[in-house]
Amino acid sequence: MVRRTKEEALETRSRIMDAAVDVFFERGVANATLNDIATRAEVTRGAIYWHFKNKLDVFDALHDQLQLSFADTILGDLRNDHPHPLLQLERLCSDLLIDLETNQYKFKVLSILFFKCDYTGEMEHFLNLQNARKKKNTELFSEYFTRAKKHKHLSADVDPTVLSMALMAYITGIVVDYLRDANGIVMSEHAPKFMRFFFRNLA
Amino acid sequence: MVRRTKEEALETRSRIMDAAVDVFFERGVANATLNDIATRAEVTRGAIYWHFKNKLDVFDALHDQLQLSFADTILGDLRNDHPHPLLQLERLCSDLLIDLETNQYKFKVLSILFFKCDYTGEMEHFLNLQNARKKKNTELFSEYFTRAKKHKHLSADVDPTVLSMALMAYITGIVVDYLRDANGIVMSEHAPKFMRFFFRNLA
DNA sequence: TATTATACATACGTTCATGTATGTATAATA
DNA sequence: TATTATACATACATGAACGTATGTATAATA
Repeated sequence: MVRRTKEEALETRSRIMDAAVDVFFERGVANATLNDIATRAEVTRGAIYWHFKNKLDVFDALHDQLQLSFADTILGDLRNDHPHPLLQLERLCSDLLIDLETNQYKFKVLSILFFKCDYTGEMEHFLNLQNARKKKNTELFSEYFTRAKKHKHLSADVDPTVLSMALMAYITGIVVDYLRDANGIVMSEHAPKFMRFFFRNLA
Repeated sequence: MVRRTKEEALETRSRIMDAAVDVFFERGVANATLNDIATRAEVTRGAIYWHFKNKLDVFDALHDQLQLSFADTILGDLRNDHPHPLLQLERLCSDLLIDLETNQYKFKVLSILFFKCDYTGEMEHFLNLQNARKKKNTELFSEYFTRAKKHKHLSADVDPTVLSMALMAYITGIVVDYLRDANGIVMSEHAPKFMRFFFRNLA
């Protein structure tokens, strides 16, 4: 029994979170035991209860992390004032999808969110968070279309809001279908096709 | 303690399944207790263990029921040899989406499948079933596009398979987004718009 | 350097759902 | 009509996960 330094404690915390991703992915959030996570992280349950209130608190930390990362990507992209916003958005969406193929971490966390947890009881709260994020991200999408209108790349009678909602749903569906059967398609091949198909006739 | 007739037994069975839908929806599949379901169905756990092997077996029954209902709707629609297959498919998809607004049962069961259960362990099996169904349904969609090509309503260079996958993803996304926040949109208004948007430029 | 708070590990009691075993009244069947 | 299988209800035992309480060695701090 050694007392750790603050640095070591932070490392322990992130080891627990990493372990949680693996355990949640394999056993599901509801079925995952704190002992499972502790074992995987090579600590005891005591360590988890020190860093987190309970299992939900661990999940909350993971949830936060991912949600922020997504919005940041879009915001970062928006700062780039591209001459052709539609192509820019098409590229962004395509890249986001393809990222799932290489980024094993995002793949796992998104799999957890969509297929490895049930949003009931105290978990229901996270659906609200996801909805709020979705609304914000949809508004960010909308910005691309508004810019496109200024460039006369998009006819004026198109409602950017509805269009953004449609695009968001489209991406959600592609992600869900991909997560459910990752061997079904090769994302790096299909994502550009899917996106091309959506943006083709917006001009 | 009375012995029931065969009819009464079947009614008990379906009462258990109906109760399971409510309990799964409220508590989640993993968290739902057989006692919860029994209480809701006004029987004891004994009754459930008589009709089903365990909780998974109850879920399996619900899963089957929904999956079949979906494919049947499409197959039934395909039997109608519509002169304009694209419009026919557009209408079908729109109707399927709008149905979620009125059909409380489908809404609940789909909510369970997407947001109230985790597909790990023995539940993972159901993802394979869903994938298989999705493939079949995608092939059915493909049939509409093939017919459209014969009618010269669809340019020959479009790949019906990829197009079907895109449509399937689109619908999946719309459903998921709707289930997550049913108050976010009015499906009877938005579904036709979403679908119009997809089919607009296929001609 | 003495003290205190930290970063865990260990131990304990409680709850709770599960599966099974058993009981039982009565449809069904012959 | 006697028998048997059915359609459950009831009772029991087991185990597992949780939260908490407590122990403890050592960074951190003054």
